[in-house]
Amino acid sequence: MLDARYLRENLDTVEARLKSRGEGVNIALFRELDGRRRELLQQSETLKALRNKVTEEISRLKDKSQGDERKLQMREVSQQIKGIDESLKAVEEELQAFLLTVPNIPHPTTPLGKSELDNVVVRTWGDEPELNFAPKPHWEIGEQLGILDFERGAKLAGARFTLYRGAGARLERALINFMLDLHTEQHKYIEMLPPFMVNRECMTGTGQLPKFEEDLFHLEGVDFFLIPTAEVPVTNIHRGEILKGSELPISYVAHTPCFRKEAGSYGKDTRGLIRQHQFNKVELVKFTAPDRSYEELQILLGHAEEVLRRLNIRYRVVELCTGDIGFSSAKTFDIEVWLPGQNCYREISSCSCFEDFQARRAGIRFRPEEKAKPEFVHTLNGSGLAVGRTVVAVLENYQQADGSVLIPEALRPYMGGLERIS
RNA sequence: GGAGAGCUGGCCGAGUAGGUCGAAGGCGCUCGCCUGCUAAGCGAGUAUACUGGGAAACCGGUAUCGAGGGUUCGAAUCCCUCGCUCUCCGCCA
Repeated sequence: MLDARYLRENLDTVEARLKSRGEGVNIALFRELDGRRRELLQQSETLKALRNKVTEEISRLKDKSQGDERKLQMREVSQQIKGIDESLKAVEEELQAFLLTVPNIPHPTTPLGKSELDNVVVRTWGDEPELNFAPKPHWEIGEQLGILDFERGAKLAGARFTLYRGAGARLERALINFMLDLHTEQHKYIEMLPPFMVNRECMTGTGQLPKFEEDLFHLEGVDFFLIPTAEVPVTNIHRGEILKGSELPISYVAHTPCFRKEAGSYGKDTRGLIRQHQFNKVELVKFTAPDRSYEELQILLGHAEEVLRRLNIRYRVVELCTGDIGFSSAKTFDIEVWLPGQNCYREISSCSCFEDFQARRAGIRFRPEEKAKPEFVHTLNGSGLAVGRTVVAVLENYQQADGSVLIPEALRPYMGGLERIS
C-alpha cells in the first residue's frame, strides 16, 4: 500500500511511474475521497473537542441540576458527531479499499517494459550438460523410472496434482533438507515452520488480497486461505510489531507447501511438475532497514543462486521489467534454470524487494535508534528454491542415455548415499 | 463440544457505586549528577496514529486500556457480539 500522504503530495509522479506498469490510477477518486475525509475529520474533531470541554465542566459542578441544560445541548452534539462519524467511516473505507488496489511503485532502476519479453538477462552461470542423446522432458523420465505418477495424482485430487513415489519422494525431501541446511547453516537464516493456512489479514498484508482472491484456495466454513507461498505467513510474523533497529536485518527461511488455483493458466504447462496446485517451496524472507534493502536483495538473490551452483545446474538471472513485476514488488530478479528436456529456461525463483509496501499494509515497523520514531521496514523475499521445479531441473540435467538419473553430489548425503536413480 | 478465568503502556502490574485516567506504582530504557571502574544511589524523561498551524524546533486537537457495537452529557470502568489466552471435563492425531 502506498502512503496516502505521500500520494497526496506526489500524485503526478506516482501516476507516471505506475503507468510504466501499465496501470492507471484513479487520481480524481483519490483526491475526492482524501479531501472529504479530512473535511469530515475536522468537523468531527471540533465537535468532540467541544463535548470534551463541556463534559469536563459538568463533572466539576457541585450542584448537579445546573448541568441539565448543557447535557441537553451535548446530547444534540453527540448526535451530530455520530452522523459525521458514520459518513467519515464510509469515506475511510472507500479510501482504504482504493489504496489497497494500487500496486507498488517500481524502483527507478527497474527496466521499463511491457511484458516478459522486455526483461533483461543479468548473468548466466554454468554449462549445459553434455548429453549425447536426445534429452527427455522430466515427465517422461519420471514416469519411466516410476518415481512420478501423474495419473494417480489426478485420481487422488485432479489435474495438476502429482504423486511422488520411492526415490522421487525421497529426492523431493532431500532437496528440501539440502536447501534448509544450506540457508540456515551457511547463510544464517532462522528456520520457521508456519501455519499453512492463514487469515484474511495476512493475505491483505502481503498483497494477495483484495485483488487476487481468485488465485487462492479458501476453506469452507472458516475464513482461512491455504497459503500460495510461505512469504505470506512468514512476512506476517511481525505484523503489527515495532522491531528494534539493532535486530535488523532479520532473515527467515521456511519450507512449506504452496497452494495455488492457477486460475487463468488453463492449458499452460499441463504436463509435468511445472505448474501444480500444490508444490513445495523453500522461501527466504528478510526484514531490513530502508537504506539496506537493495543490498540485501542482492545478497538474498545470491543465496538462492547458491542452491543451483551447488547442484551444478546452469541458470540465468533475469531482471523483470516494469510491466512484469508483481503487484507488491518494486524490483524483482527471477532465476531461470536450464531445462535440456524442454530446451528452455524456466523460472525457479523470484526474488523481490517490496520496500515499505507490504510493511505499511501489515504495520511492520522498527526504531532506527532506541528512542527514535518508528519507521516502516523494507520486506524482501525470494524462493530458495521452488522444490518441484528443482526436481525437474535435476531430472532433466542429470539424465543419462540409459534413462537413469545421476544424483548431484551435493544431494547424495541427503539420499542415503544413493548415486543414481534407475 | 461443555464449564470457568482472563486480555491495561516495552514488560510487570494498580485501577468497577461511570467523571479531572493516556492511565498509579515497579522494572526496563535514555539523558544528567554522583562514583578509581562496575554496581548501588539521586534527578529528569520515556506510547502510537491521524489531523490543524509552522520553514523548522515546536505548539494545538482527536482517537486508542483485545476488536466492534450499545447505554450516557461523559466508559478502562455498565450492557451486547466477536477474537485470543489460560484452567478443568469430554473427544481426537
